[in-house]
Amino acid sequence: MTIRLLLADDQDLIRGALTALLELEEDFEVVACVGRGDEVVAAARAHRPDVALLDIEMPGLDGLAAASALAAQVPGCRVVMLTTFGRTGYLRRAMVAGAVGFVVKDAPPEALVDAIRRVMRGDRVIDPDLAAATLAAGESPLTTRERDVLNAARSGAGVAAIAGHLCLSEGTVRNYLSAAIAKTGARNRMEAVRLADEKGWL
Amino acid sequence: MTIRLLLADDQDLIRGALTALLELEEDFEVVACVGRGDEVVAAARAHRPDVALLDIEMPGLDGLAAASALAAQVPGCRVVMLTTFGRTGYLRRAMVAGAVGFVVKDAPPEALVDAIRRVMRGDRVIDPDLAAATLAAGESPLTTRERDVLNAARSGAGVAAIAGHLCLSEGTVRNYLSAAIAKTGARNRMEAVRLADEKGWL
DNA sequence: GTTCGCCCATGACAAATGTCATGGGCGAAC
DNA sequence: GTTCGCCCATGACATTTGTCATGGGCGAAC
Repeated sequence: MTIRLLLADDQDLIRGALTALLELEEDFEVVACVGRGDEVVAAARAHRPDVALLDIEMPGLDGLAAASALAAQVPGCRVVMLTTFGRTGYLRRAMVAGAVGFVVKDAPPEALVDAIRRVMRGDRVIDPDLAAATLAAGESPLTTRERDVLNAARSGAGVAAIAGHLCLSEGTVRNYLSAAIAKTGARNRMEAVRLADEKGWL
Repeated sequence: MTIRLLLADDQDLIRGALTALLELEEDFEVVACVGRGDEVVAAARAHRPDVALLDIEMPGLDGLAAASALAAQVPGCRVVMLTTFGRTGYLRRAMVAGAVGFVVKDAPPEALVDAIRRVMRGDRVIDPDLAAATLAAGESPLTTRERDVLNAARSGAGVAAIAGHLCLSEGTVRNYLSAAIAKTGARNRMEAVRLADEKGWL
């Protein structure tokens, strides 16, 4: 009984390479390959994979959003997130989105193969180091607006630009930024963006 | 006559997957696989590859520095850079370091295979889009010190911290930052860091 | 129905940041 | 041997940023 796989990653070369790697296994078959998050559901409907391997950073639709859509609309398909760096926030959101596995690209190839077999048996598969780091990082203490403001500040925009973008008063923006700086333990707006990003709070 | 390949990438899974992909070709053989830049030269000496595929972001030693070392110490080995995103500055520095090929991970798998065959024939292989963008971006207008200051500012450090780190006066740091902001066309320190980074000027 | 947290706003203040003018030392190019 | 660009520094200035106190509206929880 072959295991049918769907592969979603924005980098063409990586897609091809992973396909080659996975098809070395006798009982694996890559039945679909997409490069955008918003193509995932359609491909899953068409090819009925047993397991979907989703990268997180993708154009069109976030890999996490794609996971949610998949879990809701194609329930027979198990979702494994396959991402470059283990941001602690990603793992939490992946679990919320309905993923049953989480593999980082740092892991050895056997770990991916093993993870696929394990989720087929109904297990959950999570990198133990990352799980520990996620618990240590805790949930985001930022409110919705604080997150919005930090996100808007990422590009380096000034208070006026952020206020315009979010339709807020400039003073309000400064208040939210101040709160975000305090909560991240940063001493700058810039450091706050960096720290919040590293913890996956954005 | 088989083509002997060396593969250097920090992500274990990607290394394995690329190996699987490349060995689908009858005449390709991956003779060495390393995960750190500072292991490249030793591996090349030991296994005498015809072509080395180097990622740029690697621990231990930069892929570009590894390319320089390789070109100097193992002259029979052609270097192809294989990197995630096409920063314009990377291409220029790769050429200076002695690379003869530059492939982005966005490219389709055939492009990599093709590139390897072409460099074996003595050709140079460069992504045409990236080459155009590199010419458009031009050389870095930043002086050494301006680059230093921008690099120190990346983490979000304040003027005082940067000054301490570089053993400069605070006023001097502000002057360099001001110059860097002007040259990047930014309106912030933060935007200046972002823009300079995107253009590969750091 | 009160309390609490989030939302939004204003005003005032200290500190950091960005700009400009100015000037000296030093090495490379002409 | 002058000129030019980079290096470093200082001081003054306007602007931006970060902090704090204060207050009103609103929904959820108790």
